[in-house]
Amino acid sequence: MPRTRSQSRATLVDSAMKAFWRIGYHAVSIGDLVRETGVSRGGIYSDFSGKQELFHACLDRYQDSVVTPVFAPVEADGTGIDGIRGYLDNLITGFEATEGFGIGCLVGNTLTQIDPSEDATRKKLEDHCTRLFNGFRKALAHDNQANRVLSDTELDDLARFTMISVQGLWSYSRLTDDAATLRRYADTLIATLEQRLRGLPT
Amino acid sequence: MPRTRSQSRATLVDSAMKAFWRIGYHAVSIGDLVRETGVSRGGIYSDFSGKQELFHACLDRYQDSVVTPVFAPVEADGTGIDGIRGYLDNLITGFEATEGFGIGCLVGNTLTQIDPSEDATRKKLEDHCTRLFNGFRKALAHDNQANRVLSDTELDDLARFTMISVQGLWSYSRLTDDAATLRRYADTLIATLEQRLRGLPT
DNA sequence: AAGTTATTGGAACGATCATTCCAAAACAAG
DNA sequence: CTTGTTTTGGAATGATCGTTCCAATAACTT
Repeated sequence: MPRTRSQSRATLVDSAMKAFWRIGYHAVSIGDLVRETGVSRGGIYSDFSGKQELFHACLDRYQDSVVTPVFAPVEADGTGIDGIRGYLDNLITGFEATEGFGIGCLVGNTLTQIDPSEDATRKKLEDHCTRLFNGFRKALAHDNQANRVLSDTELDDLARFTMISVQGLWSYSRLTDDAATLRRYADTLIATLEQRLRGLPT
Repeated sequence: MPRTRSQSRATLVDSAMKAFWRIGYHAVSIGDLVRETGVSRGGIYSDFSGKQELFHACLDRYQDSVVTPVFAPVEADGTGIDGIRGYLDNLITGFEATEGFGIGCLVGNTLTQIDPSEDATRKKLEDHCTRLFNGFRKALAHDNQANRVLSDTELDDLARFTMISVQGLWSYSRLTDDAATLRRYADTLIATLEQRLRGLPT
């Protein structure tokens, strides 16, 4: 089914992003992208110099159209652990809406697929992780403000812990179709953060 | 440089495993494997029906030659959180010995690269996760025996939390060359487990 | 409507993929 | 050494890869 040009072009990166996300950078072919985006080879190569540049555009779009809508509440001023809880809840609710296994996180998936010497790609992944770290850091710092239980260094550690743990959650979501398992993981993580903000018993 | 037959065959799966591990299932070619294993195409296809069967053999070998040596202490009788701490410490020490970025965990990497409908492959990944879960579960239960702070369900949750968090750690190790960051993550995880076993303040 | 420009779909290309095949080399048995 | 069996290295194969190219078509201008 042919589409109009504006339709095709507007959804090119979106559809390509989903294909890269689900299938993986190396496993997805230009033929797959032509089929799934509805844009011809000529169209793709007139907008992007090649597969890698299109993929980079997809990584950027992933930030805007996937990460930001669900993570912005965590980054907002005045948000604490409740924001993190809501973030995880939203993600798992989204997982429940899909049939079967999850597709994880595009960034986390890409991490294990690219050669780390590809600096441009790796930088985009690092930026994503830094973004998550900063968001979590800010939210944790908000709830730490009252009692000052944690030092700055401890806040750093806990924020990085949260960021990396969430990556593990999305990795694992590709292996299970059971949302309850993911939810228990999220609950455990949130309980852990709350406990740390209350202070370690001596 | 030619090798004797027995040498080649003994190291075929080992070398192939490392190539799959570092480069990824789809990105590694038979030509790569020929070069890195020192076994010719004929040799590879006389022992294995194809790339996938060789890969499955690599996943099995990964369990025996990589996971078991470092994880058996966690699975041993009489081991508690100390075993988990030693396990993480060994892994990070190994990471420090390598130059530059890590290569993560073969299972975790594969998770994001295969189509979940490939049942045979997915089952091997599930088995790995179950193994880690059971090992962590047993170690946590050991330390829970004294005060019975956690219920069976809570032990399940904490063991799964540990398993998934460790997957996140290995995912992230592909993005950093700084062992200290990984070590802080491990310390935070261990502190979390110890705190949970001490009980949540009410 | 006619002429000009922009975009399309898909054929074509060289490279590389996983896999097959086989003559030559290495080995074992007498 | 001779014969028979295994194993080897790499050429050959068909499929598919990312990329290029262009005649045909759509869109825009006047």
